[in-house]
Amino acid sequence: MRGLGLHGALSPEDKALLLGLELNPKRVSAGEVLWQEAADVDLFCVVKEGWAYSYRNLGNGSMQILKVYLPGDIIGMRDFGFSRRLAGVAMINDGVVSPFTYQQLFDLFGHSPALASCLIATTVRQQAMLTERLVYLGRYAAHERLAHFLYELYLRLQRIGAIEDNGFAMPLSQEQIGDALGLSAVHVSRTFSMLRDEGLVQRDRQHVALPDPDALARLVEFNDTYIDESLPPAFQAFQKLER
Amino acid sequence: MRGLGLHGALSPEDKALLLGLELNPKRVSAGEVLWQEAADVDLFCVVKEGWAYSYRNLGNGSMQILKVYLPGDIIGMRDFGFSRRLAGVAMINDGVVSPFTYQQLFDLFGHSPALASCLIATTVRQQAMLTERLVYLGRYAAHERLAHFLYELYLRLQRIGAIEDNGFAMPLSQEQIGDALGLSAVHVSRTFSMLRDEGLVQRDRQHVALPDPDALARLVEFNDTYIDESLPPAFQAFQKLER
DNA sequence: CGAAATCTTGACGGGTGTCAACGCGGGTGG
DNA sequence: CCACCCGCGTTGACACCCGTCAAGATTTCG
Repeated sequence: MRGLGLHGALSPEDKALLLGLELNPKRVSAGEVLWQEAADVDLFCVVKEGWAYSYRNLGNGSMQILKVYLPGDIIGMRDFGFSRRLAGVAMINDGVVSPFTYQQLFDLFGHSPALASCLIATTVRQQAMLTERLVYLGRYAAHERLAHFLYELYLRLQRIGAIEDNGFAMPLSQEQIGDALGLSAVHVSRTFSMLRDEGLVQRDRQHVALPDPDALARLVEFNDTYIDESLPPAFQAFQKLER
Repeated sequence: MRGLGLHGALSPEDKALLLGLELNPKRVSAGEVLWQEAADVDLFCVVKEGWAYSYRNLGNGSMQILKVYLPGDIIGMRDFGFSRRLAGVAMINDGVVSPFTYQQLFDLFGHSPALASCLIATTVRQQAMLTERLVYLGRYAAHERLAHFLYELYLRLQRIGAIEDNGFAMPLSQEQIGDALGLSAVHVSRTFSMLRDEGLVQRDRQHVALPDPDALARLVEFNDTYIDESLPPAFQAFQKLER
């Protein structure tokens, strides 16, 4: 709701439709699988508390984590328009999710083109994060991948108010971080040590701090276009028109 | 039009809206840049002839190609909802594209929720291809990346009738293939030789043939869920309802 | 026909994976 | 409360895939 709501002032009916997506909160525990690869696509989810990740189990025995979901993110749009799930989704820690159905999405499209275009914009933004990851997997070394990953988490967490003293809780294991970055767990450990020695990252068990976020941003040449929340003028004009 | 049209029978008005996107065909030549990174987002395009690719130029001097577009694909949805382009797009060979505007998309959303959801489905499908690439960049070796890349092209070209005798024209240079797969041009050459020696891929200048596509599919454990075109039952029900 | 781009092949080095051993902390059961 | 175990992180040794550089062959294009 926050992510979409910021994308422009919404009409009361639109707000009601959005809130309808969050009516059925459900407790989920760490490690719980929300759905597996190739399962039928029935539900989507809003994450209300906790972290989740989508993943693929590969034929060579390894895993690739596709995306980490934080509170406020929508899970499952990856499978919109498919009959089978393209990826599994599991909780990283305990949390709360609100499932909603295909039907609710269709209702929303039917009643509010403005919301539909916002939802596309949100989906495209998730794709942009995926693209950024792809770039780093293709063309950057381990320390840049990790630095970028941590800095992106930092920005996303900052937006939802989960940063304190430049630090945040990090429930991911180093093996999971490796699965997200295309690295082995061993090398993630080595890379953390390297970043620590350079004074860029402090880590104590499930806590990470970035003493100098700006230095980190410079190291990875962070391009924040893709994480920007504002919509272009054409969008706002369209939404006004709709109302 | 074909990609979307197959996603369910459309009403005449919907067809007219879609055709409206292809009214202004424009010749473009090999190497021509349709737009650069960070340019204003004004237009989207349908590719009618030729191949294109989206790319990012990186601070370390290298390039990452994000996606190769074939005739029938929509270019630019990556930037929908952004003010600035996240990636540049250039033509690989001579071709024809049909640009259309934000306004045309909004009109389409306003008039046809069914089309809007189909367009989301198409966007999600592009994301699925990107995801597949991400998986291969993260967790597979050079020969598997190249084999997967070629086999995916093979399937996409087959759909638009561009395969003859298991072979197709390949306008991409090995350097460009490397930029797509996160490899150096030199290693792409070595990897082609390896696949040729194993009898999986034949290549002669700008022509590639896959003597045994099924063997290639097995090698890369090709999962064709993500490239499947059919929409789930819930979708079709929605579209009937709309009409 | 000449020049630039592209492809091929070899030599070499470095980044990263794998294997292994070890330490640490937290949870579990006695 | 303690012993035990197991998951997780750390560190070292070693191998190998792939990047880089370089030279030459081939093709494409002006």
